[in-house]
Amino acid sequence: MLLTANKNLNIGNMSIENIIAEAVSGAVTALYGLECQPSSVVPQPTRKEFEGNLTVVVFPWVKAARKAPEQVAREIGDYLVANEPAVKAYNVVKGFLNIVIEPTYWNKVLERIAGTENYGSRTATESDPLVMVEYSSPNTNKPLHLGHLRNILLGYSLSQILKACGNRVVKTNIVNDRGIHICKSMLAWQKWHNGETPESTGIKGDHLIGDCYVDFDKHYKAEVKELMAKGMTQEEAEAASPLMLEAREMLRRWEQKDPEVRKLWETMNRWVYDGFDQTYARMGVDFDKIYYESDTYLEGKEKVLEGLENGVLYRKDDGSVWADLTPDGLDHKLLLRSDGTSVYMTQDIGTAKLRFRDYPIDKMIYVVGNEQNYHFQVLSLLLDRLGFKWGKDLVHFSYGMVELPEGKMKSREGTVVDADDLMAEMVSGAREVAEAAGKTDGLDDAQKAEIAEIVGMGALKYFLLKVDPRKNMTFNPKESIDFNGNTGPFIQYTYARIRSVLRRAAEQGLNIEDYGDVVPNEKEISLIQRLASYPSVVQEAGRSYSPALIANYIYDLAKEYNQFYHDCPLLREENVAVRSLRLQLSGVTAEVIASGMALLGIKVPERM
RNA sequence: GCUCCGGUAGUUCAACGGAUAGAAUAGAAGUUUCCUAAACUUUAGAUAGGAGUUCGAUUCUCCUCCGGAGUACCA
Repeated sequence: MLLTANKNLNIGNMSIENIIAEAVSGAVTALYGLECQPSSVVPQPTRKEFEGNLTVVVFPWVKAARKAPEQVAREIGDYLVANEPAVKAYNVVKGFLNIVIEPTYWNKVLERIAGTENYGSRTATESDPLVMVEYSSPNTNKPLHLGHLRNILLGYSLSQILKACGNRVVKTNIVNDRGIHICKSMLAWQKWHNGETPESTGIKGDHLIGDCYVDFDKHYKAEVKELMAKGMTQEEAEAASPLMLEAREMLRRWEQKDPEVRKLWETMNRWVYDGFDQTYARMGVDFDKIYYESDTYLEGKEKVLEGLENGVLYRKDDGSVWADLTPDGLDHKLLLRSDGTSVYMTQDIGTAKLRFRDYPIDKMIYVVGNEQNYHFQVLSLLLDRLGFKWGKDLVHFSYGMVELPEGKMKSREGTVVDADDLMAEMVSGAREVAEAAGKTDGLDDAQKAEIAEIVGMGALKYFLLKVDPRKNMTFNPKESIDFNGNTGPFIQYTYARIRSVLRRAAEQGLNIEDYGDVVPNEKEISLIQRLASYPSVVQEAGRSYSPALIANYIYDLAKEYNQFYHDCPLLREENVAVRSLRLQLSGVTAEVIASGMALLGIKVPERM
């Protein structure tokens, strides 16, 4: 089974939630003779405006008990106080039973968390599922943009989360390195950029190729316009454009493995990959295995022909090969053109074949935009028919588009937000803010640069990951991404501040002594309670494929800690036990922040 | 046309069917002889519209309206 749960933090063998769930279920059975599974009782954190730590909704039992909700709640509350040592008191508001946990219980919870290595995650063993996550999937004719950033960050973060949930994860990338688009760039390079290299121009390789592509489009458009002025329709003009004909010819030569074309292709692709590698490195992401469509597109054809022999697919009179998906409520789908060449779908089948050959995949996750929902619905059915055991339940991690205030980004209108530019802006912005606030005084240039890099990239990543991945989101290039409020830097700052206090505590020789008998205050309890829920948040994020859950959780944690920090002295606290509790609480909070941020692929600075 | 996704404060985002719908930002007003003010506190402001299921609906069902995407022998 994928994503086995390792539930909340245990006390003895049980989390406080489970203790309460067991006790409530026992109460319901004892009081009303009802069968009640502990798993059906889900205590939730009590809302701030009420007294208590955990709340149980009693409405489900009201009918069978034949009593008013308030009375049912009181009866269960009395039972808990009498029979469950962890329960100190309770209060009832309508059908809500608010339970107060014995305060010193929380100290044990904190101790347990502090003593848990890699708190919140589980290391995979050989018997755990092998999950392959595909993300990034760039074309080689243009540099990465904001949409890719969301894709890449989601894919990387998802991989981290799945690992933390105890899966073996293989991160993969499929590079679309062949086809007419790359020929266009190659042609434009020959015509208008001949001799230029990333070294000679100082332009990053992927950007240089992108410039070529833009030039092709510019000249091509001009040609079409000219031909239309001579009386052709747009369609005719597009077909007759000498540039387009040349590009098609180049593609033919590429497919025939013409040495000259292949050499140029390899050279230019190398430039692009060097450029992409720089971008990936700055983002802090990586891949375990990269596939290239130039290697996989022929494999797909073979697999399709195999399907034809098995009678899973059919051939039309003109020679084209199709799948009849009408039994599944979809349409007919083309898999090989009448000239025998592959389409997009065929390439994905070929890639799947190679991957399956390379790895014993239990689950395949494709991180691809929601505009391709239909494609993946079809792919799943086809892979299943063609005999891939994981085809039926492949996961299309379908994320929403990043839009500008005016709508979609359009390369033709030059509104595409370039990934490298944006990262550079974020980092320099972070540096300006730090210098303006006098935060960088006394640091050398390398330190300043390192902190700016961590903070600027943190702001960008958090901005893109805090939103529910399924939803479209808006990015306004005119307003730079914030460093205040619900942001990455806010969380990073909280971490840096804790680390700073802990450094001072160490300097002053303040150690953590026994704090078992301290009665924690409200803020401390609520922080411990939140820390205790971290593992279940990680599990839920893995189950529902949502880095946003982690982001929201860490934000709430940081906010809660900042309130605590504001109200409760640490170093100045005279009572050794109380101070120890607070130092421990701070240390654990810092660890959980760092751990959660790592799941998002975000670094945390020791000072900022 | 058909299919899918979305519509929550001015704006950007939250809310396993649970309490008085939370944050942030922008606005107004405060906190620094004190462990980092990228912080903290106070304040004002929203579920597109209509039916239904339910003790209880932003959440589930149906209808209407408004956005977005897909429906290629493009990728």
